[in-house]
Amino acid sequence: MDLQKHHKATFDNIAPEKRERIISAATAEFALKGFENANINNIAKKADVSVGSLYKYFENKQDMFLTIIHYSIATMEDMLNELLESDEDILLKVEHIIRTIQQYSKENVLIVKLYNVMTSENNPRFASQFAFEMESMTARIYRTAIERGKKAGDVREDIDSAFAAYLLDNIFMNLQFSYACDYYRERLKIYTGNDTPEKDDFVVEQCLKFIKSALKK
Amino acid sequence: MDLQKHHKATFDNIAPEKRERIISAATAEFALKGFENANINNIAKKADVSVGSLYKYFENKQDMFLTIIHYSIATMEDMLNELLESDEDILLKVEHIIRTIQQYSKENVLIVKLYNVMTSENNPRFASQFAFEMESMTARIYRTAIERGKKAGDVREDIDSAFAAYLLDNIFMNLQFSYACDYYRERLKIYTGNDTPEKDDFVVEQCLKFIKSALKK
Amino acid sequence: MDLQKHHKATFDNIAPEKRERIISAATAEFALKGFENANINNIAKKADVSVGSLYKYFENKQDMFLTIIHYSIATMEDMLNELLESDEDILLKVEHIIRTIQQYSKENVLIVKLYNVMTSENNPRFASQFAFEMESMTARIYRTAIERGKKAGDVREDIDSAFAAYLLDNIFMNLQFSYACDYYRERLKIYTGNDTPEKDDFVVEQCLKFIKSALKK
Amino acid sequence: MDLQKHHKATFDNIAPEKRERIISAATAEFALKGFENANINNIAKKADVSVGSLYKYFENKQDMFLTIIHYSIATMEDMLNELLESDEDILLKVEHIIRTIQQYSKENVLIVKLYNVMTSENNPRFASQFAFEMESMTARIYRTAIERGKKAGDVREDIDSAFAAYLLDNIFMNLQFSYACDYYRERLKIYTGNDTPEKDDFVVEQCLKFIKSALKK
DNA sequence: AATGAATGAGCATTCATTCAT
DNA sequence: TATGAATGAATGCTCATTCAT
Repeated sequence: MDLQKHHKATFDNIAPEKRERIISAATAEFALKGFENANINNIAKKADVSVGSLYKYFENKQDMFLTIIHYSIATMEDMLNELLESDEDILLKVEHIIRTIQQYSKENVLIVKLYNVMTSENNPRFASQFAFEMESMTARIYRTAIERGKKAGDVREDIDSAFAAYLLDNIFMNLQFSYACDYYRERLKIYTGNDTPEKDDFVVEQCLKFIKSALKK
Repeated sequence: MDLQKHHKATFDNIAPEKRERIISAATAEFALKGFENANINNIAKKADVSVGSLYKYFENKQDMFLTIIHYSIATMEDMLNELLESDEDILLKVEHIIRTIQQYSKENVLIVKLYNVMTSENNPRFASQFAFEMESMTARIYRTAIERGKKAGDVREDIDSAFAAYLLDNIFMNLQFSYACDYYRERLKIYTGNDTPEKDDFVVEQCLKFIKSALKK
Repeated sequence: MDLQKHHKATFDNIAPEKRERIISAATAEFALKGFENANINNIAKKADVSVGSLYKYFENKQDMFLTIIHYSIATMEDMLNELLESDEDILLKVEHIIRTIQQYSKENVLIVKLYNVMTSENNPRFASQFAFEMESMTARIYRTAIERGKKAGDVREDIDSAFAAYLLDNIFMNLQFSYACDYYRERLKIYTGNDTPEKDDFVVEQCLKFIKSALKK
Repeated sequence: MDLQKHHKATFDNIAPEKRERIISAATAEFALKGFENANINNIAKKADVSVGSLYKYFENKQDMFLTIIHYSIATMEDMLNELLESDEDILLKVEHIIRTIQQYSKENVLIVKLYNVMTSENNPRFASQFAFEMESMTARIYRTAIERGKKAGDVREDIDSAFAAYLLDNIFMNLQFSYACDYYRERLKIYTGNDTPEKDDFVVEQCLKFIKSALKK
């Protein structure tokens, strides 16, 4: 699980506050404009750092992007870690997950947008690395929870745990995008009405009914 | 449901074979590089048409993109129309949908990629238009099927039809991307193993189990 | 005084009404945008003629421009012919000229603008031809009038008739531009106040005082 | 009289020698080809500067043009300043002006051409700004001189000072163009003979006779 | 003779990356 | 280590001109 760094050693040595400024400026730029359209000079300006410095920290634009993605994934992992550790029953855990997604997506719009941008980068290299960094954790969380549910007798045994985890994540991932990304938000509204993004409890309730029934014995 | 054209009248008048060449070259370019990075001169070259001609057919790059999206959506709608009309039982319909997605995604990789690219365009205007063109049809198909299922007594009545349709589409949409887009394919493999993309029947079976159970009385 | 044609014979053979449409559309385009920025396809559209036809009538853009200039000069000559023939005393003639300029410039803004555009074309070939077509007539009119004035004892003899004619035309030419061209109009206002372009009698009176005194014995 | 800058601060900070190269290359390009037809890449090449740099100094082509005009006007103002300050009698001043025009026009052909180009830009915005920058100074100089002449008893009082200044400038402006611009030079020759542009003293003498008589009591 | 679709060279502008200070 | 001016290849779009019908 040791992932390679995409930045030069220098980036680790600068003042944390400066590093933070760079990460934050770059996250915004990449999230709002996508990889190709992001502008390095712009990032430098927003972060109040010289372009020259950025190129001291990162080999090139791509490495900068990778680094930023990496940081984003790390913050999402922080969010997930708590879920991982909690010892709840599967259905409680699902509710917990959905509510966490709702809160996190609203508070970290840029990071979710960035994640969304990343999912449509057309680059097999990027893709497998991103996917690995991003999904292996959630895959493990969901599968573990399902397997525990099976042992506890809460989840049917005739379903493939890994595949069920995948299906759950399909739902969760789109839900997350529905709170932070233009297209997905519109889509949610088209399906279920303009006010749905604000009706958190309704969303939780409906998801729970669906998933509970899908998994239960 | 009559959607505005984004191309000039001239584009309707050229030889169908030429139109096809342009659509195909542009679809590939936009699907593989995204809107910003797509290169008009490249498209012209690939389509064996002059740039000047392209600008006789389309006001500008954006209109070209919109037209291409429009065509993509139209072919997806053709695929969906048959599903719409079939009078199957909801569960048969779900199987039908999944198998159609599998086949279509493999045969029309570029169109699915383009759809994926479109979902992460960070442009509220585009977003709502795309979403409307793309999703209103599937939303209707799924909701209608669910409502019929309720009447037929096959589907539980305690679930919101529109929201259930949304959840189904979350699953289907990601499934579709999993067959055509780098990130999503990697993700499927991480969740369920490297050979899953080839195991069509397994995918159908697992999805069916999950969804059937989620919806049934 | 026989000036070469700049158009093909075909242009002489088309319906006069069509020819008129072309001249009028091209005059507007060249006058408003200058030679380089004028758009042939635009002219064709405005004149309701095909581009192909235009190229049947004119070898190229430059010849079209020359033809249009030629027509403009011809209409200005019509205006001047009457002045030429009148047998007035020099000072009456000057007043006559100024009033004619005022009226003509307001009624034929585009032609005057075109004349102005022409005077700053940086092309020695054009220049000498234009200048010859345009100025030889006025030069003759003014010089003749001055010489007659000398004979009649109204005009001092210690001044070079040709040079005096040139100085008069400096005044008249700028006056003409002041009624039709942006820069010159602003300039007139800066010198003499914002309402001067509307005070025709004032302009006539002041010009007359100046010129009368400049020429008189 | 403080006029806004049209360039970025960076342009003020570069080496004067480099700035000079850019101004000179751009002046030539705009003077010889007009605004629309001037080529930025060409200017960069001639000035031995990268295009990128030019765009660091100027927002866009138009601002570059405005800056160049501004510089041109500034050099013309330098020429005029000396006239402004001299305390000569009006008729001496007129001679002084004409001789200055003759010398300046021959030494600064490009700047005069540029001024000429500027006078036929068909853009009301440009026009009023240019006119203001360019003419308000000469207007003041001429009018002041005329008014002083009136007080000194050298100039008739029955003529409007501002309008007389305008008429003088009509003569001077065309005279200036006659030394530097194709059309105007041809015109001068047509009126007064091919050798006139070289006969400086003759021109001075004739202008003086005309103007002196026009203004005198 | 008339049409107007097609051509493709040409130009304004952007931006990742370098390097002298 | 940090800076930010400089670079120049790359790209969207225009338009004079041609030519098949």
